[in-house]
Amino acid sequence: MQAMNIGDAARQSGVSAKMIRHYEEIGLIPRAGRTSSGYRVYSRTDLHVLGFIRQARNLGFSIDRIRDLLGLWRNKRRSSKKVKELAMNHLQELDERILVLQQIRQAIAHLADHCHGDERPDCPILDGLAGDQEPISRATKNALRRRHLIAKKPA
Amino acid sequence: MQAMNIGDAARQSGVSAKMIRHYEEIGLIPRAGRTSSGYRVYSRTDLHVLGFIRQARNLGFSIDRIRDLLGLWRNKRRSSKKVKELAMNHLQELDERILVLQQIRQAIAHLADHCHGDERPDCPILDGLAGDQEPISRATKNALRRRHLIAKKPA
DNA sequence: ATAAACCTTCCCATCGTTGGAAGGTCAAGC
DNA sequence: GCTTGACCTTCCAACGATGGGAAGGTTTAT
Repeated sequence: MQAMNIGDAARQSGVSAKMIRHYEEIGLIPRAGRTSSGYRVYSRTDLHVLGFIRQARNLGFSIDRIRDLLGLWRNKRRSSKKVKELAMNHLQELDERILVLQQIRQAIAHLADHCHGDERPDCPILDGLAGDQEPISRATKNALRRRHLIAKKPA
Repeated sequence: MQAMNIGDAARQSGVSAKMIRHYEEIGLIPRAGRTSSGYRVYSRTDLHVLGFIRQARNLGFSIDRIRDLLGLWRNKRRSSKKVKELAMNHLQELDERILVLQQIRQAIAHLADHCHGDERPDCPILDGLAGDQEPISRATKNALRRRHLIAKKPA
């Protein structure tokens, strides 16, 4: 069971064979070993990486971010300080995501429990779910910019 | 401040003007009102919807799922039973996402705290993060299928 | 040897998203 | 009035991620 073809790797990791080849091509995963006839060969370890990629993609992480996260593991043997620093950045973003997800969960639970049809004319749960965008409102900035009081944000 | 152009709506919601038009075109949001000269007009309420869409997209929800979620709010006045049923389905998926996200968070925190370089030859945190795929292993099924003992899964 | 189920590479289609062109509108300053 | 700059419109092209399918080679069981 240690060595398997791309099809088995796909089935066990939940990543399609197409995408495994694609990830190899764009360098997200290293080039797989090959049999004498050119078949790609995968190990149990590869499955973990692929499974991680699948879950991260499902959660909406970009390929680049996943590349970065995988790098944290690969580079763990050198420059532990930098790894820790990078990991901390990611932690912050992860916490934010979890928070938003919990807010949405909360809103939907509330919807299911307390807004059962035909009751109120309106039940504005979306309020507070839009996620504020700016510390200093963009609307304000824009109004100022329109009056030529501040410069346009550089590209 | 109640009525604004697409640019202001974009800045305040965090959704690009391009995408707002696109979402309108595919029917994710209703056709916006227009000024006499054809400019789209948005209200404060529209911002909430757009902000929700942005956050959901960031979290990796598909357009169709978002369409469904938005529908929960829009249809709240009729068929409260069905709304509740749908909401429950979504709740389950949300909980799953939160769980996975927390696992990843945990793994990265562990990496930052306990795997500081040059220590062990290996620190396989990816284990357990790959997310098991099947109640009855696909590998098993596949092996059986290869021996013609069970049929291929129908499309 | 044949068949079924693999695998390979290559090209094309889809979807979500962004960029840019060509042109109309609005608001400020002359 | 007219000009200018920042806005808006529609349309078309492109991108990255993903999947479908063709054309052909390999492996395995019978």
